[in-house]
Amino acid sequence: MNAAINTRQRILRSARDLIYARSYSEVGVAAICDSAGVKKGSFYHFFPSKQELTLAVLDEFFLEFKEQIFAEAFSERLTPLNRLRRLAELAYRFQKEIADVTGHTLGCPFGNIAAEMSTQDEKLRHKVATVLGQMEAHIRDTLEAAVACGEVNNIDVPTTAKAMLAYAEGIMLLAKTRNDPEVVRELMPAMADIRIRT
Amino acid sequence: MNAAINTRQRILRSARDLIYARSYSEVGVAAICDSAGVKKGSFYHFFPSKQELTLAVLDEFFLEFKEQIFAEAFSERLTPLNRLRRLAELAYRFQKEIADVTGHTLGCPFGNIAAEMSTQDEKLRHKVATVLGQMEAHIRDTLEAAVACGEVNNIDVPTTAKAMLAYAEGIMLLAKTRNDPEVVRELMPAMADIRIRT
DNA sequence: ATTATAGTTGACCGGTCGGTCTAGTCAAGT
DNA sequence: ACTTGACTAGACCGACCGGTCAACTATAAT
Repeated sequence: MNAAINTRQRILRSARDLIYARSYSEVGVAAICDSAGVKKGSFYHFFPSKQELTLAVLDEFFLEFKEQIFAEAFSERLTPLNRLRRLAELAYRFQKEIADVTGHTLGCPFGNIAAEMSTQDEKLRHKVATVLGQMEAHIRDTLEAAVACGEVNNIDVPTTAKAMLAYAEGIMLLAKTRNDPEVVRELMPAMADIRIRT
Repeated sequence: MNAAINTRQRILRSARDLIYARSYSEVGVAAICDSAGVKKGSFYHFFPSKQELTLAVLDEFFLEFKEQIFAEAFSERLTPLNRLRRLAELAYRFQKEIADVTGHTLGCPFGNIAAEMSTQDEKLRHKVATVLGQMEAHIRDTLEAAVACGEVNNIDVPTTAKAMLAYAEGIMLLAKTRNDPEVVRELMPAMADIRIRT
Protein backbone atom coordinates (compact mmCIF):
# COMPACT_ATOMS: atom_id res chain seq x y z
CA MET A 1 0.00 0.00 0.00
CA ASN A 2 2.95 2.23 0.71
CA ALA A 3 4.40 1.00 -2.54
CA ALA A 4 1.08 1.81 -4.16
CA ILE A 5 1.06 5.40 -3.02
CA ASN A 6 4.61 5.55 -4.20
CA THR A 7 3.63 4.25 -7.63
CA ARG A 8 0.83 6.77 -7.95
CA GLN A 9 3.15 9.53 -6.90
CA ARG A 10 5.81 8.48 -9.39
CA ILE A 11 3.28 8.48 -12.22
CA LEU A 12 2.08 11.90 -11.16
CA ARG A 13 5.55 13.39 -10.99
CA SER A 14 6.66 11.87 -14.28
CA ALA A 15 3.54 13.15 -15.98
CA ARG A 16 3.97 16.58 -14.45
CA ASP A 17 7.56 16.87 -15.63
CA LEU A 18 6.97 15.47 -19.10
CA ILE A 19 3.82 17.44 -19.85
CA TYR A 20 5.43 20.63 -18.62
CA ALA A 21 8.58 20.06 -20.65
CA ARG A 22 6.74 19.01 -23.81
CA SER A 23 2.96 19.31 -24.02
CA TYR A 24 -0.21 17.36 -23.39
CA SER A 25 -0.49 15.93 -26.88
CA GLU A 26 3.19 15.23 -27.32
CA VAL A 27 3.41 13.08 -24.20
CA GLY A 28 1.85 9.66 -24.46
CA VAL A 29 0.77 7.37 -21.67
CA ALA A 30 3.55 4.97 -22.66
CA ALA A 31 6.19 7.66 -22.20
CA ILE A 32 4.82 8.53 -18.78
CA CYS A 33 4.87 4.87 -17.79
CA ASP A 34 8.45 4.44 -19.00
CA SER A 35 9.59 7.50 -17.11
CA ALA A 36 7.85 6.35 -13.95
CA GLY A 37 9.10 2.76 -14.30
CA VAL A 38 5.56 1.48 -14.36
CA LYS A 39 3.54 -0.68 -16.72
CA LYS A 40 0.40 0.40 -18.46
CA GLY A 41 -1.80 -1.79 -16.35
CA SER A 42 -0.65 -0.06 -13.18
CA PHE A 43 -1.21 3.31 -14.77
CA TYR A 44 -4.83 2.53 -15.48
CA HIS A 45 -5.23 1.04 -12.05
CA PHE A 46 -4.58 4.46 -10.53
CA PHE A 47 -5.93 6.76 -13.21
CA PRO A 48 -8.98 6.06 -15.35
CA SER A 49 -7.69 8.10 -18.28
CA LYS A 50 -4.98 10.43 -19.47
CA GLN A 51 -7.40 13.29 -19.00
CA GLU A 52 -8.03 12.45 -15.35
CA LEU A 53 -4.31 12.12 -14.74
CA THR A 54 -3.82 15.58 -16.20
CA LEU A 55 -6.44 17.02 -13.88
CA ALA A 56 -4.47 15.53 -11.00
CA VAL A 57 -1.26 16.93 -12.48
CA LEU A 58 -2.81 20.40 -12.49
CA ASP A 59 -3.72 20.02 -8.82
CA GLU A 60 -0.18 18.89 -8.11
CA PHE A 61 1.25 21.89 -9.96
CA PHE A 62 -0.94 24.29 -8.06
CA LEU A 63 -0.12 22.69 -4.74
CA GLU A 64 3.59 23.07 -5.38
CA PHE A 65 3.09 26.58 -6.60
CA LYS A 66 1.35 27.51 -3.40
CA GLU A 67 4.00 25.82 -1.29
CA GLN A 68 7.05 27.13 -3.10
CA ILE A 69 5.98 30.51 -4.46
CA PHE A 70 2.96 31.86 -2.68
CA ALA A 71 4.09 30.73 0.75
CA GLU A 72 7.31 32.64 0.40
CA ALA A 73 6.07 35.72 -1.47
CA PHE A 74 3.00 36.29 0.65
CA SER A 75 4.60 36.25 4.03
CA GLU A 76 3.49 38.97 6.38
CA ARG A 77 6.95 40.49 6.66
CA LEU A 78 6.48 42.32 3.38
CA THR A 79 4.13 45.11 2.46
CA PRO A 80 1.40 44.04 0.03
CA LEU A 81 3.04 45.65 -3.00
CA ASN A 82 6.39 44.20 -2.04
CA ARG A 83 4.78 40.78 -1.98
CA LEU A 84 3.89 41.23 -5.61
CA ARG A 85 7.42 42.37 -6.37
CA ARG A 86 8.77 39.32 -4.59
CA LEU A 87 6.43 37.17 -6.65
CA ALA A 88 7.92 38.67 -9.80
CA GLU A 89 11.41 37.90 -8.61
CA LEU A 90 10.52 34.32 -7.74
CA ALA A 91 8.95 33.84 -11.14
CA TYR A 92 12.22 34.81 -12.73
CA ARG A 93 14.32 32.60 -10.51
CA PHE A 94 12.06 29.66 -11.22
CA GLN A 95 12.17 30.08 -15.00
CA LYS A 96 15.90 30.70 -14.91
CA GLU A 97 16.56 27.54 -12.95
CA ILE A 98 14.44 25.46 -15.30
CA ALA A 99 16.14 26.96 -18.31
CA ASP A 100 19.56 26.16 -16.87
CA VAL A 101 18.55 22.56 -16.27
CA THR A 102 16.50 21.78 -19.36
CA GLY A 103 17.81 24.26 -21.90
CA HIS A 104 14.29 25.50 -22.48
CA THR A 105 12.23 28.26 -20.96
CA LEU A 106 9.01 26.43 -20.22
CA GLY A 107 6.69 29.27 -19.24
CA CYS A 108 3.60 28.80 -17.10
CA PRO A 109 2.33 25.21 -16.82
CA PHE A 110 -1.26 26.41 -16.58
CA GLY A 111 -0.98 28.82 -19.47
CA ASN A 112 0.61 26.14 -21.61
CA ILE A 113 -2.19 23.67 -21.08
CA ALA A 114 -4.79 26.41 -21.41
CA ALA A 115 -3.46 27.47 -24.79
CA GLU A 116 -3.22 23.94 -26.07
CA MET A 117 -6.33 22.32 -24.68
CA SER A 118 -8.98 24.95 -23.87
CA THR A 119 -10.86 24.44 -27.11
CA GLN A 120 -10.41 20.67 -27.12
CA ASP A 121 -11.26 19.51 -23.63
CA GLU A 122 -13.83 21.32 -21.57
CA LYS A 123 -12.87 19.61 -18.32
CA LEU A 124 -9.24 20.61 -18.67
CA ARG A 125 -10.20 24.14 -19.64
CA HIS A 126 -12.45 24.46 -16.63
CA LYS A 127 -9.78 23.14 -14.29
CA VAL A 128 -7.17 25.56 -15.56
CA ALA A 129 -9.69 28.40 -15.37
CA THR A 130 -10.35 27.51 -11.75
CA VAL A 131 -6.68 27.46 -10.84
CA LEU A 132 -6.02 30.78 -12.56
CA GLY A 133 -9.09 32.13 -10.81
CA GLN A 134 -7.53 31.25 -7.46
CA MET A 135 -4.33 32.99 -8.45
CA GLU A 136 -6.33 36.04 -9.38
CA ALA A 137 -8.04 35.89 -5.99
CA HIS A 138 -4.66 35.90 -4.24
CA ILE A 139 -3.59 38.97 -6.16
CA ARG A 140 -6.93 40.61 -5.44
CA ASP A 141 -6.57 39.98 -1.72
CA THR A 142 -3.10 41.43 -1.81
CA LEU A 143 -4.34 44.53 -3.56
CA GLU A 144 -7.14 44.90 -1.03
CA ALA A 145 -4.49 44.84 1.66
CA ALA A 146 -2.46 47.42 -0.25
CA VAL A 147 -5.48 49.68 -0.37
CA ALA A 148 -6.24 49.10 3.29
CA CYS A 149 -2.77 50.15 4.39
CA GLY A 150 -2.73 53.12 2.05
CA GLU A 151 -0.01 51.77 -0.24
CA VAL A 152 -2.22 52.44 -3.26
CA ASN A 153 -5.51 54.19 -3.83
CA ASN A 154 -8.10 54.96 -6.47
CA ILE A 155 -7.74 51.63 -8.19
CA ASP A 156 -10.29 49.15 -9.42
CA VAL A 157 -9.02 46.23 -7.39
CA PRO A 158 -10.70 43.28 -9.18
CA THR A 159 -9.80 44.56 -12.62
CA THR A 160 -6.26 45.42 -11.62
CA ALA A 161 -5.84 41.89 -10.27
CA LYS A 162 -7.00 40.45 -13.58
CA ALA A 163 -4.68 42.77 -15.48
CA MET A 164 -1.71 41.73 -13.37
CA LEU A 165 -2.42 38.07 -13.94
CA ALA A 166 -2.81 38.65 -17.66
CA TYR A 167 0.45 40.56 -17.77
CA ALA A 168 2.25 37.81 -15.89
CA GLU A 169 0.89 35.10 -18.17
CA GLY A 170 1.85 37.10 -21.23
CA ILE A 171 5.40 37.51 -20.01
CA MET A 172 5.71 33.80 -19.36
CA LEU A 173 4.47 33.09 -22.87
CA LEU A 174 6.86 35.59 -24.47
CA ALA A 175 9.75 34.17 -22.47
CA LYS A 176 8.87 30.70 -23.72
CA THR A 177 8.57 31.93 -27.28
CA ARG A 178 11.95 33.67 -27.16
CA ASN A 179 13.35 30.77 -25.11
CA ASP A 180 14.86 33.32 -22.78
CA PRO A 181 14.14 33.61 -19.05
CA GLU A 182 15.66 37.10 -18.98
CA VAL A 183 12.42 38.35 -20.51
CA VAL A 184 10.85 37.57 -17.15
CA ARG A 185 13.48 39.51 -15.26
CA GLU A 186 13.13 42.49 -17.53
CA LEU A 187 9.35 42.72 -17.60
CA MET A 188 7.87 41.05 -14.55
CA PRO A 189 8.73 43.68 -11.91
CA ALA A 190 6.42 46.16 -13.67
CA MET A 191 3.51 43.87 -12.80
CA ALA A 192 3.38 45.49 -9.37
CA ASP A 193 3.03 48.92 -10.98
CA ILE A 194 -0.09 48.13 -12.99
CA ARG A 195 -3.05 50.27 -11.93
CA ILE A 196 -6.52 50.15 -13.38
CA ARG A 197 -8.08 53.37 -12.13
CA THR A 198 -11.64 53.59 -10.88
CA MET B 1 -1.82 25.82 -62.83
CA ASN B 2 -4.59 28.15 -61.75
CA ALA B 3 -6.25 25.13 -60.28
CA ALA B 4 -2.96 24.31 -58.62
CA ILE B 5 -2.64 27.66 -56.90
CA ASN B 6 -6.22 27.21 -55.87
CA THR B 7 -5.42 23.82 -54.34
CA ARG B 8 -2.47 25.19 -52.44
CA GLN B 9 -4.57 28.06 -51.18
CA ARG B 10 -7.37 25.75 -50.08
CA ILE B 11 -4.93 23.59 -48.13
CA LEU B 12 -3.46 26.68 -46.52
CA ARG B 13 -6.81 28.09 -45.50
CA SER B 14 -8.14 24.80 -44.19
CA ALA B 15 -4.99 24.27 -42.16
CA ARG B 16 -5.14 27.82 -40.83
CA ASP B 17 -8.74 27.45 -39.70
CA LEU B 18 -8.35 23.98 -38.24
CA ILE B 19 -5.09 24.62 -36.39
CA TYR B 20 -6.43 27.87 -34.97
CA ALA B 21 -9.69 26.26 -33.85
CA ARG B 22 -8.02 23.16 -32.40
CA SER B 23 -4.23 22.96 -32.13
CA TYR B 24 -1.20 21.80 -34.05
CA SER B 25 -1.12 18.32 -32.57
CA GLU B 26 -4.85 17.77 -32.66
CA VAL B 27 -5.13 18.45 -36.38
CA GLY B 28 -3.83 15.73 -38.65
CA VAL B 29 -2.81 15.98 -42.27
CA ALA B 30 -5.78 13.81 -43.18
CA ALA B 31 -8.22 16.23 -41.54
CA ILE B 32 -6.68 19.14 -43.39
CA CYS B 33 -6.96 17.25 -46.68
CA ASP B 34 -10.59 16.35 -46.02
CA SER B 35 -11.45 19.93 -45.18
CA ALA B 36 -9.70 21.21 -48.29
CA GLY B 37 -11.21 18.51 -50.51
CA VAL B 38 -7.77 17.31 -51.48
CA LYS B 39 -6.00 13.98 -51.41
CA LYS B 40 -2.81 13.28 -49.55
CA GLY B 41 -0.78 13.07 -52.73
CA SER B 42 -1.65 16.65 -53.60
CA PHE B 43 -0.90 17.82 -50.10
CA TYR B 44 2.63 16.47 -50.22
CA HIS B 45 3.10 17.84 -53.68
CA PHE B 46 2.69 21.38 -52.35
CA PHE B 47 4.09 21.00 -48.85
CA PRO B 48 7.01 18.77 -47.92
CA SER B 49 5.77 18.26 -44.38
CA LYS B 50 3.19 19.29 -41.83
CA GLN B 51 5.83 21.45 -40.21
CA GLU B 52 6.51 23.39 -43.43
CA LEU B 53 2.80 23.85 -43.99
CA THR B 54 2.51 25.31 -40.51
CA LEU B 55 5.30 27.78 -41.21
CA ALA B 56 3.31 28.89 -44.25
CA VAL B 57 0.17 29.08 -42.13
CA LEU B 58 1.96 31.41 -39.72
CA ASP B 59 2.94 33.65 -42.63
CA GLU B 60 -0.64 33.62 -43.82
CA PHE B 61 -1.90 34.54 -40.36
CA PHE B 62 0.51 37.42 -40.06
CA LEU B 63 -0.34 38.67 -43.54
CA GLU B 64 -4.03 38.76 -42.71
CA PHE B 65 -3.30 40.33 -39.39
CA LYS B 66 -1.41 43.15 -41.05
CA GLU B 67 -4.13 43.62 -43.66
CA GLN B 68 -7.12 43.48 -41.36
CA ILE B 69 -5.86 44.83 -38.07
CA PHE B 70 -2.69 46.84 -38.45
CA ALA B 71 -3.80 48.53 -41.66
CA GLU B 72 -6.89 49.86 -39.95
CA ALA B 73 -5.50 50.64 -36.51
CA PHE B 74 -2.32 52.31 -37.69
CA SER B 75 -3.83 54.79 -40.07
CA GLU B 76 -2.45 58.29 -39.86
CA ARG B 77 -5.79 59.81 -38.89
CA LEU B 78 -5.28 58.74 -35.29
CA THR B 79 -2.76 59.92 -32.73
CA PRO B 80 -0.19 57.24 -31.84
CA LEU B 81 -1.79 56.37 -28.51
CA ASN B 82 -5.21 56.26 -30.11
CA ARG B 83 -3.85 53.76 -32.63
CA LEU B 84 -3.03 51.46 -29.75
CA ARG B 85 -6.50 52.00 -28.31
CA ARG B 86 -8.01 51.18 -31.68
CA LEU B 87 -5.88 48.04 -31.79
CA ALA B 88 -7.36 46.99 -28.46
CA GLU B 89 -10.86 47.53 -29.74
CA LEU B 90 -10.21 45.55 -32.91
CA ALA B 91 -8.76 42.71 -30.88
CA TYR B 92 -12.01 42.50 -28.95
CA ARG B 93 -14.20 42.65 -32.05
CA PHE B 94 -12.18 39.92 -33.67
CA GLN B 95 -12.37 37.58 -30.69
CA LYS B 96 -16.04 38.35 -30.20
CA GLU B 97 -16.87 37.53 -33.80
CA ILE B 98 -14.97 34.26 -33.67
CA ALA B 99 -16.66 33.32 -30.41
CA ASP B 100 -20.08 34.01 -31.92
CA VAL B 101 -19.31 31.82 -34.90
CA THR B 102 -17.41 28.94 -33.31
CA GLY B 103 -18.62 28.99 -29.72
CA HIS B 104 -15.04 29.23 -28.54
CA THR B 105 -12.74 32.10 -27.74
CA LEU B 106 -9.64 31.10 -29.66
CA GLY B 107 -7.09 33.62 -28.42
CA CYS B 108 -3.99 34.58 -30.36
CA PRO B 109 -2.96 32.15 -33.12
CA PHE B 110 0.71 32.91 -32.54
CA GLY B 111 0.50 32.61 -28.80
CA ASN B 112 -1.33 29.31 -29.12
CA ILE B 113 1.32 27.74 -31.31
CA ALA B 114 4.09 29.25 -29.23
CA ALA B 115 2.74 27.73 -26.04
CA GLU B 116 2.20 24.33 -27.60
CA MET B 117 5.23 23.96 -29.83
CA SER B 118 8.07 26.20 -28.62
CA THR B 119 9.82 23.44 -26.74
CA GLN B 120 9.10 20.79 -29.36
CA ASP B 121 9.97 22.34 -32.70
CA GLU B 122 12.73 24.90 -32.94
CA LYS B 123 11.75 26.04 -36.44
CA LEU B 124 8.19 26.76 -35.38
CA ARG B 125 9.38 28.51 -32.23
CA HIS B 126 11.72 30.69 -34.22
CA LYS B 127 9.05 31.59 -36.72
CA VAL B 128 6.57 32.61 -34.04
CA ALA B 129 9.29 34.56 -32.25
CA THR B 130 10.00 36.44 -35.47
CA VAL B 131 6.35 37.30 -36.04
CA LEU B 132 5.89 38.49 -32.46
CA GLY B 133 9.10 40.46 -32.86
CA GLN B 134 7.58 42.30 -35.80
CA MET B 135 4.49 43.07 -33.77
CA GLU B 136 6.66 44.42 -31.02
CA ALA B 137 8.46 46.58 -33.59
CA HIS B 138 5.14 48.04 -34.73
CA ILE B 139 4.24 48.95 -31.19
CA ARG B 140 7.72 50.38 -30.63
CA ASP B 141 7.40 52.58 -33.71
CA THR B 142 4.05 53.79 -32.52
CA LEU B 143 5.47 54.64 -29.11
CA GLU B 144 8.35 56.50 -30.74
CA ALA B 145 5.78 58.54 -32.61
CA ALA B 146 3.90 59.17 -29.39
CA VAL B 147 7.06 60.45 -27.79
CA ALA B 148 7.89 62.58 -30.82
CA CYS B 149 4.53 64.33 -30.76
CA GLY B 150 4.62 64.80 -27.00
CA GLU B 151 1.76 62.40 -26.24
CA VAL B 152 3.93 60.59 -23.70
CA ASN B 153 7.31 61.21 -22.15
CA ASN B 154 9.88 59.71 -19.82
CA ILE B 155 9.22 56.17 -20.94
CA ASP B 156 11.55 53.37 -21.87
CA VAL B 157 10.15 52.82 -25.35
CA PRO B 158 11.54 49.35 -26.21
CA THR B 159 10.64 47.90 -22.83
CA THR B 160 7.20 49.47 -22.83
CA ALA B 161 6.57 47.97 -26.27
CA LYS B 162 7.53 44.54 -24.97
CA ALA B 163 5.34 45.00 -21.91
CA MET B 164 2.36 45.97 -24.05
CA LEU B 165 2.79 42.93 -26.25
CA ALA B 166 3.09 40.68 -23.20
CA TYR B 167 -0.02 42.19 -21.69
CA ALA B 168 -1.97 41.70 -24.91
CA GLU B 169 -0.86 38.08 -25.24
CA GLY B 170 -1.76 37.41 -21.64
CA ILE B 171 -5.23 38.82 -22.12
CA MET B 172 -5.80 36.67 -25.17
CA LEU B 173 -4.72 33.62 -23.22
CA LEU B 174 -6.95 34.42 -20.26
CA ALA B 175 -9.89 35.03 -22.59
CA LYS B 176 -9.30 31.65 -24.17
CA THR B 177 -9.01 30.00 -20.77
CA ARG B 178 -12.25 31.54 -19.56
CA ASN B 179 -13.79 31.04 -22.99
CA ASP B 180 -15.06 34.59 -22.81
CA PRO B 181 -14.20 37.36 -25.28
CA GLU B 182 -15.47 39.98 -22.83
CA VAL B 183 -12.19 39.57 -20.95
CA VAL B 184 -10.58 41.27 -23.94
CA ARG B 185 -13.01 44.14 -23.83
CA GLU B 186 -12.51 44.64 -20.13
CA LEU B 187 -8.73 44.48 -20.02
CA MET B 188 -7.30 45.33 -23.41
CA PRO B 189 -7.87 49.12 -23.40
CA ALA B 190 -5.44 49.46 -20.49
CA MET B 191 -2.68 48.25 -22.79
CA ALA B 192 -2.33 51.80 -24.10
CA ASP B 193 -1.78 53.06 -20.55
CA ILE B 194 1.20 50.88 -19.76
CA ARG B 195 4.33 52.91 -19.08
CA ILE B 196 7.74 51.56 -18.26
CA ARG B 197 9.57 54.60 -16.93
CA THR B 198 13.16 55.39 -17.76
C1' DA C 1 -4.20 -22.27 5.62
C1' DT C 2 -7.63 -19.79 3.17
C1' DT C 3 -9.54 -16.09 1.18
C1' DA C 4 -10.11 -11.44 -0.36
C1' DT C 5 -8.20 -7.58 -2.23
C1' DA C 6 -4.84 -4.26 -3.99
C1' DG C 7 -1.44 -3.89 -7.13
C1' DT C 8 1.23 -5.47 -11.27
C1' DT C 9 2.31 -7.41 -15.75
C1' DG C 10 2.54 -7.12 -20.65
C1' DA C 11 0.20 -8.77 -24.62
C1' DC C 12 -3.28 -7.00 -27.29
C1' DC C 13 -7.06 -3.96 -29.55
C1' DG C 14 -8.78 -0.84 -33.28
C1' DG C 15 -7.67 3.41 -34.86
C1' DT C 16 -4.83 7.27 -36.26
C1' DC C 17 -0.41 9.42 -37.10
C1' DG C 18 2.88 11.66 -40.70
C1' DG C 19 4.69 10.36 -44.70
C1' DT C 20 5.71 7.40 -49.16
C1' DC C 21 4.90 5.59 -53.53
C1' DT C 22 3.09 4.03 -57.87
C1' DA C 23 -0.05 4.86 -61.28
C1' DG C 24 -2.31 7.87 -63.82
C1' DT C 25 -4.53 12.57 -65.65
C1' DC C 26 -4.04 16.69 -68.07
C1' DA C 27 -2.42 20.87 -70.32
C1' DA C 28 1.22 23.21 -72.60
C1' DG C 29 5.51 23.13 -75.66
C1' DT C 30 7.56 21.35 -79.62
C1' DA D 1 1.75 13.27 -82.64
C1' DC D 2 4.84 13.08 -78.90
C1' DT D 3 7.11 14.47 -74.81
C1' DT D 4 7.46 16.71 -70.60
C1' DG D 5 6.39 17.93 -66.10
C1' DA D 6 3.01 19.72 -62.93
C1' DC D 7 -0.71 17.88 -60.53
C1' DT D 8 -3.99 14.23 -58.58
C1' DA D 9 -5.54 9.80 -56.72
C1' DG D 10 -5.54 6.70 -53.06
C1' DA D 11 -3.53 2.42 -51.40
C1' DC D 12 -0.07 1.56 -48.32
C1' DC D 13 3.73 1.83 -44.61
C1' DG D 14 5.57 1.22 -39.84
C1' DA D 15 5.03 3.59 -35.65
C1' DC D 16 2.42 5.10 -32.22
C1' DC D 17 -2.02 6.39 -29.89
C1' DG D 18 -5.22 5.72 -25.60
C1' DG D 19 -7.23 2.11 -23.58
C1' DT D 20 -8.55 -3.03 -22.30
C1' DC D 21 -7.94 -7.39 -20.36
C1' DA D 22 -6.94 -11.82 -18.26
C1' DA D 23 -3.51 -13.67 -15.64
C1' DC D 24 -0.44 -13.16 -11.97
C1' DT D 25 1.79 -11.70 -7.32
C1' DA D 26 2.01 -9.74 -2.77
C1' DT D 27 -0.18 -8.54 1.40
C1' DA D 28 -3.02 -8.74 5.16
C1' DA D 29 -7.22 -10.14 7.58
C1' DT D 30 -9.64 -14.22 9.13
